[in-house]
Amino acid sequence: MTSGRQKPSKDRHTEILDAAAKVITDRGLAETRISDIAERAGVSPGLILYYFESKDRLLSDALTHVNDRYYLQMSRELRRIESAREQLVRLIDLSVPGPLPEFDRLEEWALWIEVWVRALRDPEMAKEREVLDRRWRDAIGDIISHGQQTGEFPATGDANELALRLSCMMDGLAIQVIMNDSAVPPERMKRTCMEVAANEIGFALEPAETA
Amino acid sequence: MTSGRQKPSKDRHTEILDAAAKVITDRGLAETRISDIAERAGVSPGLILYYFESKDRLLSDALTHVNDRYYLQMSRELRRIESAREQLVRLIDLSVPGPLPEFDRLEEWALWIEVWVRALRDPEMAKEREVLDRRWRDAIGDIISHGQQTGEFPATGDANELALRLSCMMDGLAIQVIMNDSAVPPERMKRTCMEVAANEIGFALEPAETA
DNA sequence: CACATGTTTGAACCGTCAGTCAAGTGCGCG
DNA sequence: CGCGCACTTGACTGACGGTTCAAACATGTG
Repeated sequence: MTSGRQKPSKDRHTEILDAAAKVITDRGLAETRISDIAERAGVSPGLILYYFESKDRLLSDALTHVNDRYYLQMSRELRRIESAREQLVRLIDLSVPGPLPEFDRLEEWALWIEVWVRALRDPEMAKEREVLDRRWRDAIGDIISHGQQTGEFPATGDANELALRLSCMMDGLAIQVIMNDSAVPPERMKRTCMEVAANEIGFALEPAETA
Repeated sequence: MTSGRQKPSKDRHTEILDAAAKVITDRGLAETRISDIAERAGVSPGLILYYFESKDRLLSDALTHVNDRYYLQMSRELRRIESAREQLVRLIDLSVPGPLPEFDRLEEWALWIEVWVRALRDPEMAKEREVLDRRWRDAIGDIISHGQQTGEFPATGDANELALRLSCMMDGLAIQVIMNDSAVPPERMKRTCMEVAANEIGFALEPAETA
């Protein structure tokens, strides 16, 4: 039922999802054609519809698939860090779209906007989005409450609420950055994130930086 | 060249823009057809292309047109308020999508997301977006620095930076609200906005409310 | 009343895709 | 060796929708 057959370097299903995500990234969801995806995946157009019941379904799946992957990648990376404060700093770093090539957050954020648009009309996607977003917010919340328990962060304030504030702030800033707003370069997003986090959660920016 | 001819209740050009905005709102940018707009405006499809050189151009114009109008409406409303603190509170109130019928912010925010998607690929739209966003951020900045001068807000912190923080926070929260995220109902957005504003800018939530 | 000018119509045109299908291809198993 | 099955192809089609256009239509002018 699920075993390799011919030359499935990974799995056709996944290959197509990846190809779709790439096409969406550089053509936009609205401009993505089945033939583009086929070309990118190096297969014929017909095959796409052999693996996915419709274009719409494929596109939705592709969007959640990459977001899912990014989350796992990020969370694996964070789990290797001890200090809650360091985790938070790293999370912010990795979330700033742009210069950091380790994780390509630029791509990720652009897709995220496409998710929003689609979720406005597609209930399926709306449900998926809420799950993905909640998971993300919870991850931040966990870091915060962990830091509050170890005493790294002064234990005032609901971790949940603080997580909401931070994640929304990051969403809003990331939008400006990927829009290439001249007033909000990546460095500014990072700085502002750090300062707001410091204000709200209560941690020192750097040893010997409190301004 | 620009005068009324037959029965221009306002102006065909504007009528079509309004019709387009309505259609975009309830069908989504991607699903909007010229014939939809024509139907909504009560004219024939051909006429749409008589007033606008292409569908794409019309859609872009419609998006900026409504955003423009909302800004003017809002800023007129705020100008009638004296206290900077009251201005800020009112601005937050009016920005929360949902229950408030006076300004339909729900529609406004949904269109705003469409602007983002389009701006990712269309340089024209990208430029427009930056202008609109800057104007908005400046409006907030003006309120803040006005409040700092009158002493309503403790005069620490760059008004510009504070405005960025507040506007991004509002963007991020508004997204959650219009997505119908069960964790972020309109009231929560409002509360969180107020608390963050209070923290960052430094004003009392209510006489006798400081928690 | 004619004519010019600026609007408006609705049908025809035409390219573009999503989705279908009948025909291949190659692999494993008997 | 040859059957069968899973996979793959690429041509086809049918619908859809943006754009064009020639013909009406209204309005103001002489």
